[in-house]
Amino acid sequence: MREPTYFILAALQDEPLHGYAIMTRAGELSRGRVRLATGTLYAALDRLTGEGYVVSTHEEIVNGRARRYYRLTPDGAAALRSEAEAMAAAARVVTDRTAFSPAPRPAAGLA
Amino acid sequence: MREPTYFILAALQDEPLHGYAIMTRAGELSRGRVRLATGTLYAALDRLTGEGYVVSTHEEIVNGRARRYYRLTPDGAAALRSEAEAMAAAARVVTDRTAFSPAPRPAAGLA
DNA sequence: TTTGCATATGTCGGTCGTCGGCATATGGTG
DNA sequence: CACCATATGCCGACGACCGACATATGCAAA
Repeated sequence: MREPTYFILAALQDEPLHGYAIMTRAGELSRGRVRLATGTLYAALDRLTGEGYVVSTHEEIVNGRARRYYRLTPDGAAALRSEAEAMAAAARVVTDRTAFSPAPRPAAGLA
Repeated sequence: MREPTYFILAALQDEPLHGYAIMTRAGELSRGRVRLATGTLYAALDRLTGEGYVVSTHEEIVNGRARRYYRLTPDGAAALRSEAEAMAAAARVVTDRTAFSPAPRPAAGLA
Protein backbone atom coordinates (compact mmCIF):
# COMPACT_ATOMS: atom_id res chain seq x y z
CA MET A 1 0.00 0.00 0.00
CA ARG A 2 1.37 3.38 -0.99
CA GLU A 3 1.38 6.44 1.22
CA PRO A 4 -1.51 8.31 -0.42
CA THR A 5 -3.74 5.26 -0.06
CA TYR A 6 -2.64 4.77 3.53
CA PHE A 7 -3.59 8.30 4.49
CA ILE A 8 -6.94 8.06 2.74
CA LEU A 9 -7.80 5.12 4.97
CA ALA A 10 -6.30 6.85 7.99
CA ALA A 11 -8.47 9.89 7.34
CA LEU A 12 -11.54 7.70 7.72
CA GLN A 13 -10.58 6.24 11.09
CA ASP A 14 -12.77 8.46 13.21
CA GLU A 15 -15.85 9.15 11.14
CA PRO A 16 -17.22 9.00 7.62
CA LEU A 17 -15.99 11.80 5.39
CA HIS A 18 -16.66 12.95 1.86
CA GLY A 19 -13.93 13.16 -0.75
CA TYR A 20 -12.83 16.71 -0.30
CA ALA A 21 -12.72 16.35 3.47
CA ILE A 22 -10.54 13.27 3.05
CA MET A 23 -8.07 15.33 1.07
CA THR A 24 -7.71 17.98 3.74
CA ARG A 25 -7.68 15.44 6.59
CA ALA A 26 -4.99 13.37 4.89
CA GLY A 27 -2.94 16.53 4.57
CA GLU A 28 -3.32 17.21 8.27
CA LEU A 29 -2.55 13.68 9.40
CA SER A 30 0.57 13.53 7.26
CA ARG A 31 1.61 17.02 8.33
CA GLY A 32 1.57 18.27 4.78
CA ARG A 33 3.60 15.36 3.43
CA VAL A 34 0.72 14.05 1.38
CA ARG A 35 -1.28 16.44 -0.77
CA LEU A 36 -3.77 14.27 -2.60
CA ALA A 37 -4.41 15.11 -6.22
CA THR A 38 -8.06 14.73 -7.13
CA GLY A 39 -7.10 12.18 -9.72
CA THR A 40 -5.49 10.11 -6.99
CA LEU A 41 -8.33 10.53 -4.52
CA TYR A 42 -11.36 9.60 -6.56
CA ALA A 43 -9.57 6.81 -8.38
CA ALA A 44 -8.39 5.41 -5.07
CA LEU A 45 -11.87 5.66 -3.57
CA ASP A 46 -13.25 3.60 -6.45
CA ARG A 47 -10.46 1.08 -6.13
CA LEU A 48 -10.79 0.80 -2.35
CA THR A 49 -14.53 0.36 -2.71
CA GLY A 50 -13.91 -2.50 -5.11
CA GLU A 51 -11.47 -4.04 -2.63
CA GLY A 52 -14.01 -3.77 0.16
CA TYR A 53 -11.92 -1.41 2.25
CA VAL A 54 -14.37 1.49 2.16
CA VAL A 55 -18.07 1.88 1.43
CA SER A 56 -20.13 4.83 0.41
CA THR A 57 -22.61 5.53 3.17
CA HIS A 58 -24.86 8.32 1.98
CA GLU A 59 -25.06 11.47 -0.07
CA GLU A 60 -25.84 15.01 0.88
CA ILE A 61 -26.85 17.69 -1.53
CA VAL A 62 -25.21 20.96 -0.60
CA ASN A 63 -25.55 23.95 -2.92
CA GLY A 64 -26.90 21.74 -5.64
CA ARG A 65 -23.82 19.59 -5.42
CA ALA A 66 -23.53 16.05 -4.12
CA ARG A 67 -21.33 15.13 -1.22
CA ARG A 68 -20.60 11.44 -1.16
CA TYR A 69 -19.57 10.08 2.22
CA TYR A 70 -17.32 7.08 2.76
CA ARG A 71 -16.50 5.00 5.81
CA LEU A 72 -14.00 2.26 6.60
CA THR A 73 -15.18 -1.33 6.52
CA PRO A 74 -13.85 -3.78 9.13
CA ASP A 75 -11.59 -5.14 6.40
CA GLY A 76 -10.34 -1.65 5.64
CA ALA A 77 -9.68 -0.93 9.30
CA ALA A 78 -7.80 -4.21 9.64
CA ALA A 79 -5.72 -3.51 6.55
CA LEU A 80 -4.91 -0.07 7.87
CA ARG A 81 -3.76 -1.36 11.25
CA SER A 82 -1.74 -4.11 9.61
CA GLU A 83 -0.08 -1.57 7.35
CA ALA A 84 0.69 0.70 10.29
CA GLU A 85 2.41 -2.14 12.11
CA ALA A 86 4.45 -3.02 9.04
CA MET A 87 5.52 0.60 8.68
CA ALA A 88 6.48 0.84 12.33
CA ALA A 89 8.53 -2.34 12.00
CA ALA A 90 10.20 -1.05 8.85
CA ALA A 91 11.03 2.23 10.55
CA ARG A 92 12.57 0.40 13.51
CA VAL A 93 15.05 -1.32 11.19
CA VAL A 94 16.62 2.10 10.68
CA THR A 95 15.81 4.04 13.84
CA ASP A 96 16.69 1.36 16.39
CA ARG A 97 20.32 0.97 15.61
CA THR A 98 23.05 0.35 18.12
CA ALA A 99 24.96 3.57 17.73
CA PHE A 100 28.11 1.80 18.84
CA SER A 101 29.88 -0.31 16.32
CA PRO A 102 28.61 -1.41 12.97
CA ALA A 103 30.51 -4.63 13.45
CA PRO A 104 29.22 -6.58 10.49
CA ARG A 105 27.39 -9.53 11.83
CA PRO A 106 27.57 -12.66 9.73
CA ALA A 107 23.97 -13.25 8.85
CA ALA A 108 22.29 -14.63 11.90
CA GLY A 109 19.51 -16.93 10.89
CA LEU A 110 16.39 -14.91 10.52
CA ALA A 111 13.10 -16.32 9.44
CA MET B 1 10.05 6.42 -1.50
CA ARG B 2 8.50 3.00 -2.00
CA GLU B 3 9.12 0.04 0.22
CA PRO B 4 11.48 -1.93 -2.06
CA THR B 5 13.69 1.15 -2.44
CA TYR B 6 13.62 1.76 1.30
CA PHE B 7 14.81 -1.74 2.08
CA ILE B 8 17.54 -1.55 -0.54
CA LEU B 9 18.96 1.47 1.28
CA ALA B 10 18.36 -0.17 4.66
CA ALA B 11 20.29 -3.24 3.53
CA LEU B 12 23.33 -1.03 2.98
CA GLN B 13 23.31 0.53 6.44
CA ASP B 14 26.03 -1.64 7.94
CA GLU B 15 28.41 -2.36 5.14
CA PRO B 16 28.77 -2.31 1.37
CA LEU B 17 27.02 -5.19 -0.34
CA HIS B 18 26.71 -6.45 -3.88
CA GLY B 19 23.36 -6.76 -5.63
CA TYR B 20 22.45 -10.29 -4.79
CA ALA B 21 23.40 -9.83 -1.15
CA ILE B 22 21.16 -6.74 -1.05
CA MET B 23 18.24 -8.88 -2.22
CA THR B 24 18.65 -11.44 0.54
CA ARG B 25 19.40 -8.82 3.21
CA ALA B 26 16.32 -6.79 2.24
CA GLY B 27 14.27 -9.95 2.60
CA GLU B 28 15.67 -10.52 6.07
CA LEU B 29 15.19 -6.94 7.26
CA SER B 30 11.61 -6.86 6.05
CA ARG B 31 10.92 -10.31 7.50
CA GLY B 32 10.01 -11.66 4.11
CA ARG B 33 7.67 -8.81 3.26
CA VAL B 34 9.86 -7.58 0.45
CA ARG B 35 11.22 -10.04 -2.09
CA LEU B 36 13.11 -7.95 -4.59
CA ALA B 37 12.76 -8.93 -8.22
CA THR B 38 16.01 -8.59 -10.11
CA GLY B 39 14.38 -6.11 -12.40
CA THR B 40 13.56 -3.95 -9.41
CA LEU B 41 16.95 -4.28 -7.81
CA TYR B 42 19.28 -3.40 -10.64
CA ALA B 43 17.03 -0.68 -11.98
CA ALA B 44 16.78 0.83 -8.51
CA LEU B 45 20.54 0.64 -8.03
CA ASP B 46 21.08 2.60 -11.22
CA ARG B 47 18.45 5.13 -10.25
CA LEU B 48 19.80 5.54 -6.71
CA THR B 49 23.29 5.98 -8.08
CA GLY B 50 22.01 8.76 -10.31
CA GLU B 51 20.33 10.38 -7.31
CA GLY B 52 23.54 10.19 -5.33
CA TYR B 53 22.12 7.90 -2.65
CA VAL B 54 24.47 5.00 -3.32
CA VAL B 55 27.83 4.61 -5.01
CA SER B 56 29.59 1.64 -6.46
CA THR B 57 32.73 1.04 -4.47
CA HIS B 58 34.58 -1.77 -6.13
CA GLU B 59 34.27 -4.97 -8.09
CA GLU B 60 35.31 -8.47 -7.30
CA ILE B 61 35.66 -11.21 -9.82
CA VAL B 62 34.35 -14.46 -8.42
CA ASN B 63 34.09 -17.47 -10.68
CA GLY B 64 34.63 -15.34 -13.73
CA ARG B 65 31.70 -13.19 -12.74
CA ALA B 66 31.74 -9.63 -11.46
CA ARG B 67 30.39 -8.67 -8.08
CA ARG B 68 29.66 -4.98 -7.91
CA TYR B 69 29.58 -3.56 -4.42
CA TYR B 70 27.51 -0.56 -3.39
CA ARG B 71 27.53 1.62 -0.30
CA LEU B 72 25.33 4.39 1.07
CA THR B 73 26.42 7.98 0.55
CA PRO B 74 25.84 10.52 3.34
CA ASP B 75 22.89 11.78 1.29
CA GLY B 76 21.53 8.28 1.02
CA ALA B 77 21.90 7.66 4.73
CA ALA B 78 20.15 10.95 5.48
CA ALA B 79 17.32 10.16 3.09
CA LEU B 80 16.93 6.75 4.69
CA ARG B 81 16.74 8.17 8.22
CA SER B 82 14.32 10.84 7.11
CA GLU B 83 12.12 8.24 5.47
CA ALA B 84 12.23 6.07 8.57
CA GLU B 85 11.06 8.97 10.71
CA ALA B 86 8.24 9.76 8.31
CA MET B 87 7.15 6.13 8.38
CA ALA B 88 7.23 6.01 12.14
CA ALA B 89 5.15 9.19 12.28
CA ALA B 90 2.69 7.81 9.75
CA ALA B 91 2.36 4.59 11.73
CA ARG B 92 1.69 6.54 14.92
CA VAL B 93 -1.33 8.20 13.32
CA VAL B 94 -2.99 4.80 13.40
CA THR B 95 -1.35 3.03 16.34
CA ASP B 96 -1.53 5.95 18.81
CA ARG B 97 -5.09 7.10 18.58
CA THR B 98 -5.16 10.19 20.77
CA ALA B 99 -6.96 12.44 18.34
CA PHE B 100 -4.88 15.59 18.15
CA SER B 101 -6.87 17.74 15.81
CA PRO B 102 -10.26 18.74 14.58
CA ALA B 103 -11.86 15.35 14.58
CA PRO B 104 -14.16 14.03 17.25
CA ARG B 105 -13.11 10.74 18.72
CA PRO B 106 -15.49 7.91 19.42
CA ALA B 107 -15.18 7.07 23.09
CA ALA B 108 -14.59 3.42 22.36
CA GLY B 109 -11.63 2.54 24.02
CA LEU B 110 -8.15 2.85 25.32
CA ALA B 111 -8.92 1.25 28.66
C1' DT C 1 -17.45 44.28 -10.62
C1' DT C 2 -14.46 41.14 -11.70
C1' DT C 3 -10.98 38.31 -10.15
C1' DG C 4 -9.68 34.58 -7.46
C1' DC C 5 -9.93 31.12 -3.90
C1' DA C 6 -12.34 27.44 -1.28
C1' DT C 7 -15.57 23.93 -1.79
C1' DA C 8 -16.71 19.62 -4.39
C1' DT C 9 -16.59 15.71 -7.80
C1' DG C 10 -14.88 13.63 -11.76
C1' DT C 11 -12.04 12.34 -16.35
C1' DC C 12 -7.84 11.61 -18.96
C1' DG C 13 -3.07 11.18 -20.57
C1' DG C 14 1.37 10.53 -18.98
C1' DT C 15 5.11 9.19 -15.69
C1' DC C 16 7.68 6.13 -12.90
C1' DG C 17 8.75 2.33 -9.79
C1' DT C 18 7.81 -2.28 -9.63
C1' DC C 19 7.06 -6.97 -11.43
C1' DG C 20 7.96 -11.21 -13.96
C1' DG C 21 10.12 -13.50 -17.59
C1' DC C 22 14.12 -14.26 -20.18
C1' DA C 23 19.18 -14.53 -20.95
C1' DT C 24 23.69 -16.03 -19.34
C1' DA C 25 27.23 -18.47 -16.47
C1' DT C 26 29.27 -21.46 -12.71
C1' DG C 27 29.35 -24.64 -8.73
C1' DG C 28 27.16 -27.77 -5.58
C1' DT C 29 23.57 -31.25 -4.39
C1' DG C 30 19.96 -34.80 -5.05
C1' DC D 1 21.55 -35.11 -15.28
C1' DA D 2 18.42 -31.95 -13.47
C1' DC D 3 17.86 -28.42 -10.39
C1' DC D 4 18.81 -24.78 -7.35
C1' DA D 5 21.68 -21.03 -5.39
C1' DT D 6 24.63 -17.55 -6.80
C1' DA D 7 25.05 -13.35 -9.71
C1' DT D 8 24.07 -9.50 -13.09
C1' DG D 9 21.28 -7.49 -16.44
C1' DC D 10 17.46 -6.28 -20.16
C1' DC D 11 12.72 -5.62 -21.56
C1' DG D 12 7.66 -5.34 -21.85
C1' DA D 13 3.70 -4.72 -19.05
C1' DC D 14 1.06 -3.05 -15.12
C1' DG D 15 -0.78 -0.05 -11.67
C1' DA D 16 -0.81 3.82 -8.48
C1' DC D 17 -0.08 8.38 -8.72
C1' DC D 18 0.21 13.09 -10.74
C1' DG D 19 -1.27 17.33 -13.07
C1' DA D 20 -4.32 19.47 -16.02
C1' DC D 21 -8.77 20.20 -17.34
C1' DA D 22 -13.93 20.45 -16.81
C1' DT D 23 -17.86 22.14 -14.14
C1' DA D 24 -20.53 24.67 -10.53
C1' DT D 25 -21.51 27.68 -6.40
C1' DG D 26 -20.48 30.99 -2.61
C1' DC D 27 -17.64 34.46 -0.62
C1' DA D 28 -14.11 37.92 -0.08
C1' DA D 29 -10.67 40.98 -1.84
C1' DA D 30 -8.92 44.12 -5.43
